[in-house]
Amino acid sequence: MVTIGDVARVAGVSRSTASYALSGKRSISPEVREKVEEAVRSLGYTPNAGAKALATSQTKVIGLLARFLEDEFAPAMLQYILGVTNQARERGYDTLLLTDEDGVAALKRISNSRMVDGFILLNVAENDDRLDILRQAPQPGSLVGLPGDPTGIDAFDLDFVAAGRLMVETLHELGHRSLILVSQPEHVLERGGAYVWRLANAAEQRAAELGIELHHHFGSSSQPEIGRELEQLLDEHPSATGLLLNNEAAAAALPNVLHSRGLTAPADISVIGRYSDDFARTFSLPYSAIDSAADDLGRRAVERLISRIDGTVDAATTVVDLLAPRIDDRGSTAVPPSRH
Amino acid sequence: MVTIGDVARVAGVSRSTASYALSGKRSISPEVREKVEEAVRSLGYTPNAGAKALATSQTKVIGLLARFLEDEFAPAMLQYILGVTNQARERGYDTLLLTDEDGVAALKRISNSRMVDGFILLNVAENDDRLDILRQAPQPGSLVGLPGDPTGIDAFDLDFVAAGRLMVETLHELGHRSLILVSQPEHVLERGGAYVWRLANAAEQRAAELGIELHHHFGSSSQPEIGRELEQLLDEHPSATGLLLNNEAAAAALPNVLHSRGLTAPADISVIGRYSDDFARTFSLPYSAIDSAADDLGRRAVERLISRIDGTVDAATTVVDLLAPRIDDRGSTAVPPSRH
DNA sequence: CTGAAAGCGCTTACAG
DNA sequence: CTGAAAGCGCTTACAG
Repeated sequence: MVTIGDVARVAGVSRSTASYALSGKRSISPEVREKVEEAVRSLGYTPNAGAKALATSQTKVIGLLARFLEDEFAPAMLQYILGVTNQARERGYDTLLLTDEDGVAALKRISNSRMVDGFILLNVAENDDRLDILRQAPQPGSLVGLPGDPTGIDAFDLDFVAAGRLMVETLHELGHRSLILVSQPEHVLERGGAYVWRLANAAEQRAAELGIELHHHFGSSSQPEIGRELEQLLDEHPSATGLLLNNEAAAAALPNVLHSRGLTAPADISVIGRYSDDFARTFSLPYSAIDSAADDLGRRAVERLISRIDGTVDAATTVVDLLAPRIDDRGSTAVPPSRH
Repeated sequence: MVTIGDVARVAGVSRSTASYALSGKRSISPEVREKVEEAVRSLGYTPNAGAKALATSQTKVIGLLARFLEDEFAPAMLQYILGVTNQARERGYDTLLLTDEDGVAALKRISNSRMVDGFILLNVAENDDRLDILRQAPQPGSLVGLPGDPTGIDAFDLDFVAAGRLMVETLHELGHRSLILVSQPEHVLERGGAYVWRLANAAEQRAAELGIELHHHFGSSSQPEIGRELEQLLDEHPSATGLLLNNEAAAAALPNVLHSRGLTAPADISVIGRYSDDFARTFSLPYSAIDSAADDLGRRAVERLISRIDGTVDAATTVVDLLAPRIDDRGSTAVPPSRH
């Protein structure tokens, strides 16, 4: 392989000069710089990553800890992953993708071996056992998802409290007085998906403040169960004019359910979902929805992580960045139908 | 950080002895081995990956070159990625995920920097510009997807020729004599998705051999266009009793199309798709389909790659492994309805 | 503005 | 069965 020694020889300088010419860490005469650069081009030189890492203690790699949970809409994860890898690359970092079942072990292993400069944790749970390891690690980390205790670690998530309120307020303002909220299954919550109750609690509280009805239901995450549950909910609450969906499977099932009942949105019922724009496109869902902003969150987490790696950020100050929810209007909300 | 020097000191041996005790590359007295292992445990020692890579020229990392194309069903990619990362991990490798727009540049960069021991290329096109770079690279590679010229590189793919034949034969045997095949858009083909015509050509040829009708159509990859196209195809070919779908969007749109026409599968029309089992589950598609076997293909590619890295395989012999298609029976095929 | 040398943390011939 | 030493390819004080 071609080394910096080869470059130095071809350029007729010492290895240190070649190194400095490339890093720009000390001033180099233009002629020498040109000779070095020419040598690099002609030889096709690229620094050996391992040697560089050993010498600098910087790998220019970030570790991405994904966590694939049953009953979760796996494809959604891809958007987070792409946000992270693309932003990392733009900033000169590559991404080591860790999909180990045992996230704690993976974190320990990679951290100890100094394979990466920092970590991004995806799908962070309310009580995530990876956080303690991360706090001990010599490398910094950024979370995508808000844990119960984010002390000492930067965290990025959608503001699910604001999302719950926004959904209710939007329909209330249009005149709706009875709503149904379909959440993800309770076991998502049990294994740490606190965002589910954050949204639901906020929605219920806001509905109470506004003096309107909100029927909350934990739905299944699979077909055809969720379809049947939706049917049943609509049967049970005939006066409900608005449907809030914090459940991807429910959103995917709804078109058929409405169709079979001869209902259309928003003429007969208003609908607001909470899922990614990408999901909406894939399933061609015609419902207004609060975007998960997966790509954006992944990018923010990386941006902050790199600032921390670079030390361009106060080490003692940690941020919790909750993205304000925004409804992508697809025209599925309107004033409720007048009852005759 | 804790180094092998620390381990050696605590164990009361030399660094080389500590190293050999851990690698097992020469015989070590049981007592010494035990002392070293104890030191490793108490210190929580893990070798520095960069130093190890520098000394051994082995990184224990494989590079995964993903390629995200417009209009392709991105979530499907996740299954390949998971197959690769999981299999790699089982064999002691980590995975560097490369999502660079410019795959050629990424390949050069990573190869030259010696960050990985080998490459997996996903979504390989008929005329993939990454292949020449890979052939020059010092690291071996495995392809997922069959290019026009796989010379010198191991390739893994579903056997799309067999898949096309199988779809036609299956319905022919049930008594169908007029079929519709919906492929992915032509531009998928133009940018190198040769599997589209491989399947279509094989299906057409087999239909001709069997003396039955096959209407071939390149469908859109998005809603609601593909839904309208399906409507039109059914209108144009009222005598068709079988529908073959090599187009994910078409499969996702079909339930609504059939429903709106008052048709059910397989009573009125038989359907066979070609998409991943995961896709079927996500969209709860009730159609029998040839699985993409993404996970399996990813795993095979990794397995072969690692054998090549380890040199446990004849360096001069290259394989093209085409997975035999298999229909996951979801009950959407039957004898054609009798016409009165 | 440039060079010779030490050091990063490993592995592995070489010597005993 | 074990140890002292060289070397992997970089970077970066140190010295001029």
